Amino acid sequence: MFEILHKKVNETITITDEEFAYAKTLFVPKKLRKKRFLLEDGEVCMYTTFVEKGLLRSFTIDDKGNEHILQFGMQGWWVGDLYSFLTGEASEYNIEALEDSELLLITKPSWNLLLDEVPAFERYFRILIQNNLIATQRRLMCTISATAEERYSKLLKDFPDISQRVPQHMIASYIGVTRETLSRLRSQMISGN
Amino acid sequence: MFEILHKKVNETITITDEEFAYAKTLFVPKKLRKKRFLLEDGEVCMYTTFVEKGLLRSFTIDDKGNEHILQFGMQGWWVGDLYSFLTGEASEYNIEALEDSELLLITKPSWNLLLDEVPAFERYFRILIQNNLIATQRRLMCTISATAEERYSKLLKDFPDISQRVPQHMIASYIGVTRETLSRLRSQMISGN
DNA sequence: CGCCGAGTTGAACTGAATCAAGAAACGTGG
DNA sequence: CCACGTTTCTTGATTCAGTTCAACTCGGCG
Repeated sequence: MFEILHKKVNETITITDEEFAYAKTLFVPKKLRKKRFLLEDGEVCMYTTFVEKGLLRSFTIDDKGNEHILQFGMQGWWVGDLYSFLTGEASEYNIEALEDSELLLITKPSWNLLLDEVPAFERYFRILIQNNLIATQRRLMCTISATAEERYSKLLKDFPDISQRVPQHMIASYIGVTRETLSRLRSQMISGN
Repeated sequence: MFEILHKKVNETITITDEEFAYAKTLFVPKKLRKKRFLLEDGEVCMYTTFVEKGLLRSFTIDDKGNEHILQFGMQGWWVGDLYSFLTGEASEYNIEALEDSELLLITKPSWNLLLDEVPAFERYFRILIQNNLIATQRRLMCTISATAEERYSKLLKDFPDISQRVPQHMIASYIGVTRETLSRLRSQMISGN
């Protein structure tokens, strides 16, 4: 159950087996079936979550009922609403399993314990968040400056398997267009390339 | 010269005077005049930089010659291209002073030293980057889902003084519209509100 | 078998970009 | 202190990318 987390952590920092064994005691394993929710908007996000297996999405729903996807959480990634987790305020995000998933949850008290007791984990999370920030900044700049087609091409390049694993309308709400527009883009790209 | 940094660090973590005194030895103070560049695209970002005083912008220029602003760096903020700084690859960003500024630069070796020698700084940067990630995610979701007018209103709410300090066309390239569109938006908002 | 969600396609519409021109504000040098 | 060019901002006309609304197809599943 902890294989992927162990692998990911070891790729980033050096820790002893004892330290990782200690970390293991702080996580709660959880299986989540497809279409089930890890978090619904209005709730407080009580956990930050590592995806051992499966696929999730975190998204908001606007006043017109449209969904906007912040993130797909695949194997080896973390999901959760950081702001709600840290402040205890209600979340505006929903987190839903797109495939049957195996998760490792950690509560805020346990997380704080982990950071205090094992400084290497402080570094692990710093680097993790750092990489996430870089990726999010890239996506933001792309969203500001590129056309729908460019954003779609970039997504396919960054996550080649995503279009097989998730429905097209979710890809549309990730890149910030309607499903109709994405559909037209795809047919153009097939005929024109 | 280190007042603001000291204040900001103390707001986030607890460190001893010796630790901060040590940190001070690792920074290089630098004054940067208005319109001068701290980083130009194509260069490697050699420093991550704290703004003691003044105002900077980091931005890219696309193939059509349009500017896209990632960030305004004001007093108490950090600026730099994290990706280039960490990997040593050429940066795509430009960083320019919008006002005469006083900066504290730290090189990668010094930064690593700081993180290794003073674990509290590892935490400081983790929290700093965490907050930055939350803000960037918010801005991304806003860019995906909101209209130009909503994004402009949000900017004014988040940074009330920005529209006095920077030219309108830069605000336009921050929210991802042309200066003409922003100009029309502003005249609408004045007449209609 | 019938229904429902997912995807496609068409037509009309709209928010924002582009192109173009002029007005106002600014800094710099004489 | 004024004259100059430069940058910034505005306004209008036109174009275009992407939305909206609507109808239809396809595949899966109860």
